[in-house]
Amino acid sequence: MASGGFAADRTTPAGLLQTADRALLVLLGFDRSRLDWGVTEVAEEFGWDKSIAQRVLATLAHRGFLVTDPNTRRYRIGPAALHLGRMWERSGSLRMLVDPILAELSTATGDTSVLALPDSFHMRCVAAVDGEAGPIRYYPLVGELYPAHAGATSKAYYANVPEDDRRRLFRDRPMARFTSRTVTDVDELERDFRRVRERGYAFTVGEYDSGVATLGVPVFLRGEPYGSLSVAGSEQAFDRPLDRLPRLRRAAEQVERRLTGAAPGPTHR
Amino acid sequence: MASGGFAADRTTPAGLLQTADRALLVLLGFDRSRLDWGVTEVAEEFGWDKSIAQRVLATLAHRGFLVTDPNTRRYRIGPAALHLGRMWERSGSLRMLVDPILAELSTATGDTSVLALPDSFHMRCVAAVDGEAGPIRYYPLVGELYPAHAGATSKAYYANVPEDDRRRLFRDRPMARFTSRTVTDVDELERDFRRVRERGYAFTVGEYDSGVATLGVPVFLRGEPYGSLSVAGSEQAFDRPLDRLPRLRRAAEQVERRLTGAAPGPTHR
DNA sequence: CAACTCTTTCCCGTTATTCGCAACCGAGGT
DNA sequence: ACCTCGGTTGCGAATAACGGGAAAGAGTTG
Repeated sequence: MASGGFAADRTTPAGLLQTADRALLVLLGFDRSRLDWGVTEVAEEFGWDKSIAQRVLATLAHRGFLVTDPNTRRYRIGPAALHLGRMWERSGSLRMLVDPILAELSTATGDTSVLALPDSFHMRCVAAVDGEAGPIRYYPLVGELYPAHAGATSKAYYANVPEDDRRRLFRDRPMARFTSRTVTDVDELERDFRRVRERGYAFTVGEYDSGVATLGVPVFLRGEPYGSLSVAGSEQAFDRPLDRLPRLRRAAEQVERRLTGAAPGPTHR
Repeated sequence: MASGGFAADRTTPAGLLQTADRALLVLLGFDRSRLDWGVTEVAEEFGWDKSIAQRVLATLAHRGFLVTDPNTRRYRIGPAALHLGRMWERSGSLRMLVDPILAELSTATGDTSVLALPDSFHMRCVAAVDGEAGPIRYYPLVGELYPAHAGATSKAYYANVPEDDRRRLFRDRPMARFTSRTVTDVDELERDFRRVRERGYAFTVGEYDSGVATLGVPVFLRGEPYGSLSVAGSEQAFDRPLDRLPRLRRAAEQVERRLTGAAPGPTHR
């Protein structure tokens, strides 16, 4: 099945440029299930004449968005995609897209909301909204790094990376102890990860900051773990942590939708 | 100055689609120096009518390649760029583009050539060509991880990341000792990095595998460190390591050119 | 609160670009 | 040598894009 994201509707709305739109549609057609395309394949897939497909592909290749293997004459994603990916990271668009979601989550729960992405064996906070209690710290939350082995923010993500990769990552890694509740044993940690993965959420109390409770869920992108969304507050406020889970899940799905362009519709997974 | 990469020539060659090409040109216009654009700015920059710029931007936004802040009405890179970036990583295009360069380097020097990219406090070999001595190992080189603190492959890269980031990365990190020559002291390592950065290359002997000498240079992408290119061989073969430096440098520049689309022209930096 | 400016968006006749058919090519296979 | 399959090229017809201008918002100033 083709990606149901930004490429869901293949018709170009009035007032937009059909030819440009087709090129973008082709670009989005490069998916995990289709890493390379040939001219005829594109023509058939989109119902175009071969000559159209040929010209679209050639144009994309001309600007480096695709590269063509001269032998097989098939097209793959090109280095311009690398540039775009790097630009995305520093564009600040992510915050722009998710800040409203985090804000709604924070006002609804009263907690601090955090969206975090993996970054060299840590989780980096890339967006955050303070809870009603207000910020307790004097540094901005965005940009902060959390260790991979402590706290629900990290656990919600790392629990969902393939076990082999995780084992390799955590092997021979010293686990710093931050509080008395920090888990520093590899095997115990792995058991934690299993549990988190089965349940679909992570809940930790004082593993990184004592007195702070955190509830986290993974954020997936096209089936792959991408980051985690979490809410944190004082230990006392989280006496019934699972009450927050539905809201948190819904917010995570909204984030996923914003990033994949999936049409806002009935919830599914 | 505009990016002199894939967007160097703003005219569309015959046989290609002008409208699609314009959209791609706009996408490439989102640069480190220009994170967001308005309709009028695009029109002026490219010498188009405002209505054209408006339609191009709207089309790009429609497919998620751009997002628009409803308040400022300015456009930024959108989540489709995130998707493209991830696709690039798994497309295998990188190997396709650099393998010929590595092959030429290996036949010229007789060494094993390796292109490596940083990956969670390691360097990951993403492309490699064995030297004339042939492979000594029984596992594929591509995919292998090198620790950040040992060997020229890692040092050539990490020497060029900003000092603050590097210090943060290396702090509280235990340095495994692989051979008697592995540098495990943070301060000594930092001195190494300084020297490597000043000289523009790293040369190590037996820091990771004893008996193996490695010469590495950084690979930059639009002024930022991206990875490293290195040649490795037996310690005896590297009695005059600097003889290889010009070839290695030239190969690194070729890699950079393939990835940025800079026109093959006179060397500059 | 109204007038002004700046920018974006919409509209529509004209024109240049794209379409799509068909022929051509080149590589592999029979 | 022939056939088949996928890719490329040429060209007239049709259509999608262009671009001038008008209208609509948003923000600012008097």
